[in-house]
Amino acid sequence: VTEVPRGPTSRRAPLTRDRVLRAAVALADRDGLASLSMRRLAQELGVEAMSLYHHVANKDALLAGVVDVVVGEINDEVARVDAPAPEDDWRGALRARILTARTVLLRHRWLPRVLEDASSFSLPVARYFDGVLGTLRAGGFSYDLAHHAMHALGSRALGFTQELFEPDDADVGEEQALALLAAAADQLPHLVGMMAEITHDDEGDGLGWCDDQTEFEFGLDLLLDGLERRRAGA
Amino acid sequence: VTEVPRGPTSRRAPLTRDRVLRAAVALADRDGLASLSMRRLAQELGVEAMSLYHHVANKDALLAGVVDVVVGEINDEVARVDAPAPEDDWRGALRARILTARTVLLRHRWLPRVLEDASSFSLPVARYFDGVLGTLRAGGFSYDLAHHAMHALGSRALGFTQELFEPDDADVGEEQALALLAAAADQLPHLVGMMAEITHDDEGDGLGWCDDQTEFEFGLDLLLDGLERRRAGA
DNA sequence: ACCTGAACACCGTTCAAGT
DNA sequence: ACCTGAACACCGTTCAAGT
Repeated sequence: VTEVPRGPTSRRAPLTRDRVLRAAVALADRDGLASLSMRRLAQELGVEAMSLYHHVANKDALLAGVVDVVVGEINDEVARVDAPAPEDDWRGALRARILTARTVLLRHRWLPRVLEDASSFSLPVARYFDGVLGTLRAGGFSYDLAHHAMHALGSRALGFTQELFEPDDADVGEEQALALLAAAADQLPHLVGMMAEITHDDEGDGLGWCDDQTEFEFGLDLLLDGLERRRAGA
Repeated sequence: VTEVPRGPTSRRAPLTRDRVLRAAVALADRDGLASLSMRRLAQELGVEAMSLYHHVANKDALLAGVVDVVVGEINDEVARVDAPAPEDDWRGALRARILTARTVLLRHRWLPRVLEDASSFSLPVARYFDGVLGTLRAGGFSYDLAHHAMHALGSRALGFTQELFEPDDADVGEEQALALLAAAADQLPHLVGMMAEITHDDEGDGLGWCDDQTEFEFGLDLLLDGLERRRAGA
């Protein structure tokens, strides 16, 4: 048998944990979380599914690794951003941290789902929260109040909120919601009233008038204001 | 061939949508959400998997139905509870609603996960939120502020928060967290400091000292206080 | 050491067939 | 009308085998 010269395709870069995780992030970004299966990921890397198990213990470990990659991205970005010194303005400092985290999460909208599942208290995640805690401490919080604050912020500390009604296709969801309101208007007087006022006000014709970023910041500021009041001992 | 007399097992109640949904809730309560597959559910009902499709369009529809069952439970309970009149005390009224919803959710801890996925804006869910909105309106909120308020509350309006670090086995998670803190203490000064103070204070030896209910109410009150301030036009 | 192929025990769902 | 059985196209993962 003669040796077949290996083409550039067969001389592929060796698989590494890092290459696996980055490919996983890219695949989820492109095709959604549902497409992130061991088999699809392997295919993406031009490899057999079982090869992945040499670099990642199992699918849970893959997801945990993926979380670390993205939270690492957040940590890098947070370190780079210039924010008020927390000693002078803890609120501004924390707000900047959180809104920075949010910009990264908006590039990986599937991450919240993954974060909830995987037992994801890893070093990168811990480092992010250590930074939040440090900001609060510099702003004069006791450990006890800072602890409550972290719970109160919850996922908001990482830049996202539980989106309760977010169907895959926003337009379809909106249509369904409007149909429901119309069909059961008598049972939903306040929702109907709200919709009536809002569609009248600004010609928005549905739920599309909710600006995620505005609502996120409204809720965040509500919490930060309340925390400052508690800190100041009101 | 002789007719075999049908035992009580074979004379089972006919399958109905309601029976399917209630069995699904019971199965998830007992064995967890991961066990809620069409095949397992059918087995639980003594029926073939395909029979379910006569009462439920597909798995998504099953999950949507399950949400409706539980939110229906919430609506019933909310209607029964006696709370302050919202005209007198909107905060007390809303607080009572939300903490009631929470008691139901604590009986079905898997529900939050389901709620996020399924395009779950159904009539029972709309009725719940209509009640929240009505409470705010009675308390003097404009539709605009009430709308912001509902976004700010998010899933908290239904009685739960995004639990970021909730591994299947809490003890294992705690152990891992402590191991991580020990291993990377130099990179996590604030978390380590907080743990040191807290374990010293009350002999709790880990993260078990977080009382979910207390933290939930702390965050809720923070938001309600902030909303009242905005309403009063501060 | 790293990768593979076949196999196992699961999924949701379609379809044609039974009563 | 309601239920079934076989089949399809997927999963994650184990294991023994290849290089």
